[in-house]
Amino acid sequence: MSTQKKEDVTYELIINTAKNLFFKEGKFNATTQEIADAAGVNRTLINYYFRSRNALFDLVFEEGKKEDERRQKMIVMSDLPIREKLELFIDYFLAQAKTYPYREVYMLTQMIKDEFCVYDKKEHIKYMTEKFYVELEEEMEKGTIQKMPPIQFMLNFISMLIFPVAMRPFLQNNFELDDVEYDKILSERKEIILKTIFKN
Amino acid sequence: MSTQKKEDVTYELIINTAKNLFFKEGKFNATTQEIADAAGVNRTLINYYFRSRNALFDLVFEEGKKEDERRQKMIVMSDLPIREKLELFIDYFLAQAKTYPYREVYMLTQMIKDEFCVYDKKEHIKYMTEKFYVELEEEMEKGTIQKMPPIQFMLNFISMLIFPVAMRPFLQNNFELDDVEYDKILSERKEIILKTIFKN
DNA sequence: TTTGCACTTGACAATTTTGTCAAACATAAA
DNA sequence: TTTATGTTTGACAAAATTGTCAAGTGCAAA
Repeated sequence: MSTQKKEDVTYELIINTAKNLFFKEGKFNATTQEIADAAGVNRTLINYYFRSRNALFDLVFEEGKKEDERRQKMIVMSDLPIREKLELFIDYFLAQAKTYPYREVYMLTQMIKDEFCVYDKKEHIKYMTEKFYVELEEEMEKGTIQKMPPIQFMLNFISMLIFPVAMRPFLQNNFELDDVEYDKILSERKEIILKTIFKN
Repeated sequence: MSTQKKEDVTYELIINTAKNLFFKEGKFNATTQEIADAAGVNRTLINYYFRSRNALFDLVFEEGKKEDERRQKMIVMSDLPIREKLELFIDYFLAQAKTYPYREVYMLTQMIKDEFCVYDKKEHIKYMTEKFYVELEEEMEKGTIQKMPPIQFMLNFISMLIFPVAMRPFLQNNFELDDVEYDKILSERKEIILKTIFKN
């Protein structure tokens, strides 16, 4: 529809290239030169569009935060039963992890670097999360999942899902697994997680 | 006993300072100057003792690998029953995490940076791991833990234990928890993990 | 006390990286 | 065609970072 201005195209190109470098290849400390080269543009453009290297990094980080929120929304909004919500979330995450395996670690290292950063979530999300926790507790009452504080349940779930993806190089080394073996293992994670979390 | 040479003292001082910077404070990209300042020595000493910045980084990484092996040994060696082995491991890890919360993430980012690195484990550890997996399968047969490939069980266990510690800033933000709340949650992890992993 | 040796330092040089700026370029409107 | 606006470039300057080196220091053995 709207004719993309050349500006927008280059702007997007740079930011996407940075994202790929960070999330896909794990080059968390790429220099402006490296980013420019990867994008096939002049290095100066990074300063032109983003003011400074740091500003670009922050922008990518902000996009990451938005994606985190989107994901969170997905699990607390929607009227599906708990199990289906979780399944949907797993599928979504694993698909995304195929494209951006280092996304979570990048977000983490940025947070560590910046000493801190507060998300300050929207009120309605907080509300929905509360509601979701209540649903969880109902499920625990029914006996389909172990009784425990909802936050602990969420930690279990998130950990079992993200850790094997985010820490892949670490784990692959520790357990001495080759790429093929590890891919196979990951493909089985969904079933394993569900089996571990739901009582039957 | 043996009178520490001044050399050894300084050498250790530098390497420990680096370790603290990396593992404790998460300064994964500390410059030689920062390390020297933190150690209260002249920057040149880093080149004197370690040849180059990179060599120092590698050395810290190697120590990390050794610690990983030590930990792994702990869980596969020893004649305790499975549950006690795992409990021991949890205690050990959580204690260590108090001092070095960013250890795992540092190891990971180094692995990502260096593109790759193979552990090549000792034969006897491989053997013991096999034995441990058999023990696990026996336990599954008995019905105390869910039936699944042993490696998946280990992934579940390791994930639920390490992820909440290693990704703390990430999770604390996502779930909007303050330090006190999060500490409390971590203190309950051991029981939660055991409850999740063992059928009763 | 003097000599030798290991340890430590400040100063320098080379390199890398970032940010700025003026000029060149393209393109659409007047 | 000219003008105006926004985009891109190469060259330069400043800062940060690493590595080297020659000289200085302290201490133990001769």
